[in-house]
Amino acid sequence: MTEFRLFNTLSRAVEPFAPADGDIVSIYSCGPTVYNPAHLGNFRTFLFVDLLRRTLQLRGWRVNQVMNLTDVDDKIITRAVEQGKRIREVTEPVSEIFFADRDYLRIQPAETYPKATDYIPQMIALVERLVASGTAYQAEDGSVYFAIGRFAGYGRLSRLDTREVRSGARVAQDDYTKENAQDFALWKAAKPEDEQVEAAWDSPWGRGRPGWHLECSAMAIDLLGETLDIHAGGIDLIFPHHEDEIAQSEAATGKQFARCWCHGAFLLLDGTKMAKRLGNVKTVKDLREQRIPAAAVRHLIFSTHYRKELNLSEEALEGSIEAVRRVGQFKERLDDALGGTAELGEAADAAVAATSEALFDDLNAPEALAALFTFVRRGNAELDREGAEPEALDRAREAFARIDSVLDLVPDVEEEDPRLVAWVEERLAARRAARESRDFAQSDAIRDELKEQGIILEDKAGATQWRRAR
RNA sequence: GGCGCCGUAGCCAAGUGGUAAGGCUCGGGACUGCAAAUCCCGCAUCGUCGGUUCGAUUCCGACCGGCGCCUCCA
Repeated sequence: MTEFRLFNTLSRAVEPFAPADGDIVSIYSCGPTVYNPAHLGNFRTFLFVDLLRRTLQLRGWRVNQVMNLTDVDDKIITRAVEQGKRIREVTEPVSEIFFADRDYLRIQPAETYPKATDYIPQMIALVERLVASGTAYQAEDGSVYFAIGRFAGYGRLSRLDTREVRSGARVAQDDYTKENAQDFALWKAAKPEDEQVEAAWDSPWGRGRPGWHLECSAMAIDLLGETLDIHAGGIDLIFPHHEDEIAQSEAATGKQFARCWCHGAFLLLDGTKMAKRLGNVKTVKDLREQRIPAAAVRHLIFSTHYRKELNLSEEALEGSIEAVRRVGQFKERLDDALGGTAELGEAADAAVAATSEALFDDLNAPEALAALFTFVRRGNAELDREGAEPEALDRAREAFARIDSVLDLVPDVEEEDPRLVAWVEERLAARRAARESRDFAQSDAIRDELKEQGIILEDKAGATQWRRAR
């Protein structure tokens, strides 16, 4: 079996990876803050984690993945105050959209989606451990902070020990109660608006709410144990989020928090980071309105290595739509074929070997795609020869299924308006009649008529198939 | 200011110290009544300038260009 290798942000190197217990890989991946529907930048990261978990499964391991839903934070509270709602009334509908978008993109569900607000007791317990060990303190403002100066390893993940804080007024004015400007809040003292939107809980330090970093540590430890195999997220989370998670978790448990840290690069739109505050976001809803197949989105995301920035462009997306159309057609031909050739079997074996090797080498999906398309081209050529070996055909079908179990690139058949279908069928019947009487002028006129309505015909051996042009 | 990433054909994008995978587009051909689909053929010397080397796109340095983190952030 090929060695499985992953880039570990801790070492900044590609390293051999295997789960600690030998069978199940525990993964914690940072999920969405549910105040607004996630955009494609967020989903690039979620698709990267999807690629990771599917590849781990291809390798033969089982996966136990936890993805949190952050359902209490500043932005949610602000939104709730604006709309005169309780935070639940903001977060629940947005969570539903998240799950629907996830399903549309065929992202395999994680095993657990804990909500931060369901883990308040675990978070309080974690803070108590930190206060008891002397790494956390309650400040004058009532909030509890983590003292980074009392945790030796602080900065290891982000290499913060080698950086310095930019000169100038970066430190907020209200930070005067902290020991160190970079100490981060574990537990935030409640403000009146927090109470108003039901975002405050009782604690040993008074009414308050959890800090953002705290929720991930508490839920990860509760659901997956004190040491995770993999902790994944977007590259922007390295600092401070993941750095702080490491600090509070390891200060509390005395154990390594995550064995491997994996971070995905950004999705750019028009050359700049896609971000809500910049206004240059695209959402899954936008894609669906443009009739972009989910498979094409997957293809586009996987066509760039996960650690490299990806610039979303209309042209690239069109290319992916076409690429994925070919994949779907190849799958169809495999399904319909009656036999194969020896060379088809060979192409299938080569494809499985090449895609596995690529994926097991730090999730090199672009290279896996190259191998897939080599299989598609060679496979189509062999299918053109109409071989009669059922065993070779079976091998090809299995190979395709195995590769596609990770990439999942076969586009869905679109549902069409029944009225359109009826009209097309009527025109096709007329065209068939014309062709049977060898009236090709009439036949071509009908085809042009259909083409004007965006319908493309393919005369196959048995019947004429049609599809929508883009 | 500190830390870091990227720059490969019209577009997207792998990769290697020994003369560049794959996809889209484009051109030519086969197949087809004609198309479509499919297949075949063709299409780059790897940002610039130096250096190391028998040999660099791949290593080192400088420069130019683009981007990110350092503050909420996938």
